[in-house]
Formats: sequence, C-alpha cells, structure tokens
Amino acid sequence: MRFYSFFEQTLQSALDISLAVNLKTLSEQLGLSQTTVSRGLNGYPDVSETTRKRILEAAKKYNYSPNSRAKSLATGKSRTIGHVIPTNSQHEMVNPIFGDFVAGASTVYAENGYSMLLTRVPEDAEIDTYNRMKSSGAVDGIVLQGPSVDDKRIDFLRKLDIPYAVHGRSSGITSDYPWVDVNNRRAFQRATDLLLDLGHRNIALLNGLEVMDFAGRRKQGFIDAFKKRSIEASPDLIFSAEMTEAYGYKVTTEVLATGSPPTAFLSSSLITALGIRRAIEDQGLRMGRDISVVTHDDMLSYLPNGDSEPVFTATRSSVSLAGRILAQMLIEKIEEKSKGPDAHLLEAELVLGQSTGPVSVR
Amino acid sequence: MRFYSFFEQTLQSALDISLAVNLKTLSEQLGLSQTTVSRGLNGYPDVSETTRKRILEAAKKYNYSPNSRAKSLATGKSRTIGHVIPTNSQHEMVNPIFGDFVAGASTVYAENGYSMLLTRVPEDAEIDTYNRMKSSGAVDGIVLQGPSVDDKRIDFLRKLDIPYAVHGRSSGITSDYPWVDVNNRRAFQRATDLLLDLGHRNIALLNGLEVMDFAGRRKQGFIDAFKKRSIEASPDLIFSAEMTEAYGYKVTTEVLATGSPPTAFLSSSLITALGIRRAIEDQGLRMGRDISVVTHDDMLSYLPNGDSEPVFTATRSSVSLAGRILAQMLIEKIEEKSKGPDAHLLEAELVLGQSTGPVSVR
DNA sequence: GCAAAGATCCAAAGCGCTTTGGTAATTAAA
DNA sequence: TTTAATTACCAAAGCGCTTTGGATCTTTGC
Repeated sequence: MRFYSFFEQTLQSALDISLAVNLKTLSEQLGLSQTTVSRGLNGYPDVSETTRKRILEAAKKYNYSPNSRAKSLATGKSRTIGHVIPTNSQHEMVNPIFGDFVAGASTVYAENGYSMLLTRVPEDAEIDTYNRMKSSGAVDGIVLQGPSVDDKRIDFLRKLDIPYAVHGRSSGITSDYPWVDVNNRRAFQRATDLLLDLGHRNIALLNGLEVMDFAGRRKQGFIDAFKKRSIEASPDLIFSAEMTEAYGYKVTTEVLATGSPPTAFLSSSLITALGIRRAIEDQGLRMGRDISVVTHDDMLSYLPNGDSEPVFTATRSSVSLAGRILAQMLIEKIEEKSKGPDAHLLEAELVLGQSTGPVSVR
Repeated sequence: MRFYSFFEQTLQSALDISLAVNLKTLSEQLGLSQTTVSRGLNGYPDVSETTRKRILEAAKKYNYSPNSRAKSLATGKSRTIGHVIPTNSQHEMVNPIFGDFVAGASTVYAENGYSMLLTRVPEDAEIDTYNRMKSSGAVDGIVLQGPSVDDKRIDFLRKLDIPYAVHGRSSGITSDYPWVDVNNRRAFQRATDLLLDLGHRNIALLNGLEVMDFAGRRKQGFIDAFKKRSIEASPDLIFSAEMTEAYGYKVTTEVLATGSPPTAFLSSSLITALGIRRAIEDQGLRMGRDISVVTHDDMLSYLPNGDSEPVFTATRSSVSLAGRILAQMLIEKIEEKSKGPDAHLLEAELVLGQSTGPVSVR
C-alpha cells in the first residue's frame, strides 16, 4: 500500500480524473493570492518573472484554463461572435455558401481567441434573437448574412448598439453600415461584356432569388452591359430562383427549345452552371463551342472549378476570404481599433475557362 | 419642456437606448426582492400568480433577459454545445455535408434553448480545444464530426467525462460510445446488389477518402455484395479521393477508356455522381441506358436529386435528420434523461431513378 | 382557540473570475 | 540618512445571477 500526502492526492486527482481546478485551488497550490495568479496569467507587469514562470508551469500541469463564464462576467466581454441562420419555411435551403463562409470567419476568430455562436431561428424570431443576444451578453458582435433588398435587420442592428458587420449589402439602406461584399454588378457586367465581345446577343441570365440583394446587383450589371452598347437585354431570358443544379438544367432545356434559343448563359452559381452544362450536352451540343457559359464561382472548397485550368469561364471571388475579412473587420470594431462603419468591396476575377467561345453559326 | 419623473426616466432610457436592465434594477422597479423576481421568472411555485404576472409583464416591458454568463456561472450549465471543425492543411476542404448537418442540429438546439459554439482549429490542436472547452465550462456537451478509422478522439472524449456524441462511427474503437450513423455497409451492399441484379459485373466504386470511417464501410458493403454471389469485385475499379465533381469526371473518363470498361458506377457523393454523368455523356453515352450510376445522396438542401422523380438511383439518407437526431440525443444525455451510450442506426432508402438499367450489349 | 401546515416573500452567500486600492519590502534619489 | 519611487504582492469588492435557509403571515385541523 502506498501513502499519498495531501498534496500528491490533489495533484493526482487533478491530473487523472479531470477535477475542476479553478483559480482558487491553483493559487492555494502555489501559495499565492488569486490576484497574483490572475495577473500573472494575464501578463500584467506587476508580477516577477520567476513567479510568473511558476504560475504558468502550474497552470499547465494542472491543466487549468479559466472559466470563460466567470471571466466574461467579470470583464463584460464574451469573446464570442453571433451568427444567425434564419429558417424560412418556404425555402429552407441551407445556402451552399454557408460552410465555406463560416469556415473562413471562424479561422480568424480562432486566431484571435474568439469563438462563434451559431443559432438557427425561424425568420420571424430573428430580431428577437438579436435582442436577446445583446441583452444576455452572450456575444460581443453579430454577423448578418444574406441581406435582402432593403433589409430591415441592418437598421435594427445599428439601433441595438452592438458591433456588427454584414456579408453583402442591401440596396435601399441609405445609412452607413459595415460590410464586405463582392462587386457583383461589375463582375456581371464584365462577364456580359465578354459574351457580347464574343458576338453573343441572345444571352440568358440564370440568377438567384430576387429578394436577395446580390441578385439585383448582378442583374443590373447584366443589363448595363447591354445598355452600354445600345442593345436591349431580352427580359424573357432573365430567370431567378434558388440556385440548384436542377434549376439550371430545367431552364436551359426549356429555353433551348424555343424559336430563338440563347447562344450563351450567365449563371449565378457553379452548381446551377453544372445543370446548364448538362442540359446543353443533353441536346447533343458542346459547351464552349456551340454554346457559351459564364458562371459566378464562389470558390467553394468542395466544388473546385477544374484543376489547373478552369472548366468554366467564371467571375471568381472566394467566399471563404470574404468570411475572413469580415471577421477581421468585426473584431477590430469590437476591440475599438477601428471606429465607425467600414466597407470592403472585393473585385471578382474574370477567369477564362473552356466554356466560352465565339458565337457559332449553327 | 416636459418633466419626467425618475421612474419615467429610467423607463424611457430602458426602452429607447437599450440600457442594460438587470435583475437588480428590475426587482427595484417592481419593489420586490431579486429572489422573488428570479423565482418568478423561472416558474418556481413559491410566488403567487398575481405577482408572477406582474414580473413577467415588467420583464417584457423592459426587454429584460437574464445575463447568460451570470446565469451559467450560477447554475454551472452553459446551455451550449460545442462543435469543432478541424482544419487540415493537406485537404482543407469544408465538407459539403457540414451546412446541412449543422442546420439540422441547431434547429433542435434552438427548440430546446441551447446554442451552438463553433470552433475551427488546426487538426493538431483539436484535443487541446476539447480540453479547454471542458475546463473553461464553455459547453455542456460536444459533437464529434467525421470520425476516421480508429479515431483517437472518441476515447479522449470519454475520458474527458463530458457528454458527447459522434456523427458516424469509428471501426476499431471497441468501447461503447454514443453515435448516430447511416448503415453505410448495408446501403452500399444493397446498391451493389441492385446493379448485380441488373446484370452488371464490371462495377466501379468511387469512394471517399479511405481514412474516413464511412468510406471503409461502404467499400465493405460493395465487396460483400459480390462475395455473396461468389464473384470477385475488381480491385482496380475501387477508387477513393475527396468527393468532388472533378474527381468523378476524371476517374470515369479514364476508366471508360480502358479495355474492359465498367458498365456501372457506384458513387459516394451526389457531387461526384454529377462528374460521372458528365464523363459518360462526354463519351456520347447515355446514363441509365448505356451505363448505370448509383450514388449515395445525403439529401443536401441545395442539391436535390430531381424534383418529383429522382434523377439518380440513390441510397438516400438525410444528413440534416442525422443532425437533428444527434442533437436530441446529446441534449437528453446532458439533461440526464438518458444515461450511458446510445446509438442510432439510420437505414438509407434505396430510391430508383433514371440512372440505372440493365446492362446493355454494346 | 391553538398548533401545524401552507403560502409568499426575502437577505445573504456563492458561482470563478478581474480589478481597485492598497501594504510591505526593496531600490534609487536627494 | 531620509525620502521618494519602484517592485511584488494581496484582501476584498463586484460582475449578475441562483439557491439556501429562514421569516412572516394566513389558513387549516382538531
């Protein structure tokens, strides 16, 4: 039989069965006050280097990490950022962008010692959720995703007086607010320009849902490109729906069966573009030769647009990068390194792939 | 000029600029003790119905919601569940499943007053993160995603002595642990059976990465189906990689160019299946007539397998449902309604689409 | 009519941390 | 040598909640 001193016992138990070791027990173990241990751990200057070293070693040995609840209660900061995914009973699709955006943002959070609080609520309870997030002190900041045209949530968040940032913009909101967005209008104008340069005139636009702000901007870019050349974009060739593969296939099939089928397609999503391509090839046509396709590419990690050479000609902008930038911006706002609204407009690259070519005479 | 009484002033300020109203101010406003207000809000019986009503009204009026940090410090529960997404520098793909799984889980969390804490950390810091999550009291439970074969994280979590649940299983772990999983082996055995019944013998399997546990099970099902008929599955036709569209296209194109090309393909992901289909049609062949394809379908919301009739014949199992079940299970474990490990095996449906048919004589 | 039980309320302690406002000991400056 | 400044530490208050252990008053039972 082996005898343990009291010291050894507590040590053992802290190491084996992970007993809750808190500041009090740790400081008792060290023979120091809680104050000193706390300040030692938090890097305050009024603790000698030798004792600081002792403290850090003990903290590691006992696997101590401060209770985040107590800490945030004491400091008033939670080091947490809230993301809300509204659930719509109509179309409860999870945006395919979501995963990569969140991954980008939370990488930056992690680097800065923040974590991300995710909540999924019915659309009509969203405002309420923001309210509670703020008044319960659960988060230091809020990220707003997928703004619609004239999104009322933005004004609400400003009034709530909590740091926030928007992924995307909202036409109709005149006040200043912090955002990160792709220059959707420009991207789609350039894409349309390319197609027009190649001689295409009958171009179909397969856009996202029109309530979404980005869809409006893309449509505008599309129309503007035509206008600049004093041509009119055919309104019959402008579609908008949730951006699935089936949507691309269906619309393309239908529209190719009409009297004057388009010679080119412009798509808001790579997934939809896959459907467009399928429909084209179903007709025995060849994408890039018979019919041109340009798509927006969010650079989703599980949906690479080809390896070395892009498959689709695309307007390309990383949604994961947008997440990182947004996270950085929000953290700076929280830590008051920057004050007031901030904005970040990302320009999409236009990359040439194998899906475009001059209009062919069939 | 208008004169406000002190009472009106505090009331105003609480309503307009959302001043932090806490239990103390609320109880002062009501002329009650903090104890009574707290118990009133939490539904304890020792507060009269009339005063409870008064309390609830005041709480609503002042937009009071308890400070979650203080509450969880006092109760020792955080009502938060941790999800960790490991980042691998090799293949830092965000699993396309992620969005829908998380959406499913967080719906249940929301219904039960929980929220979800998401952290993305480098793979080698994952264990450390679990450790900190536990000892910092940040979460009441942990969800483990994407287990590999013989995943060491599972044993670690059990030793950590915190409620947890695994999405998927890990072959090689003999101890009991709570999980929710699809019967991958059975699903793929049935899918293979179907193809064999249709006369196919040369079947290619496009599987996920072999470190992933599900991939092993699917491969086993594939092989078993052959074995049962005393045939041998050709090992040259078994592939595994990250399940992108390009992967499906590339492998299919290559394998169709060989001397004895397969007449059927079995895919682990709908995205990969899209690539398989493209390659098939690129060769001027027709999926379902010339070459059969069966795929697993996780029922991702942005990737529906057809509308009314499925496009692909598929083994179908909703990953969002898995998320919901897992969340429910974990919450019950946390609230000790159920004790000890629990398991939930989901059977995948085998749905017939247009992508399969009898082996054709070309 | 009086004790026991029931109904309502409350003061104070405690959750685990940070921070304020010190004290004591040492060193530097005058 | 005395005083001021610096260094290294600490006791106690406070963050906003829950919970324990009463206290007070009313109702019930016999």
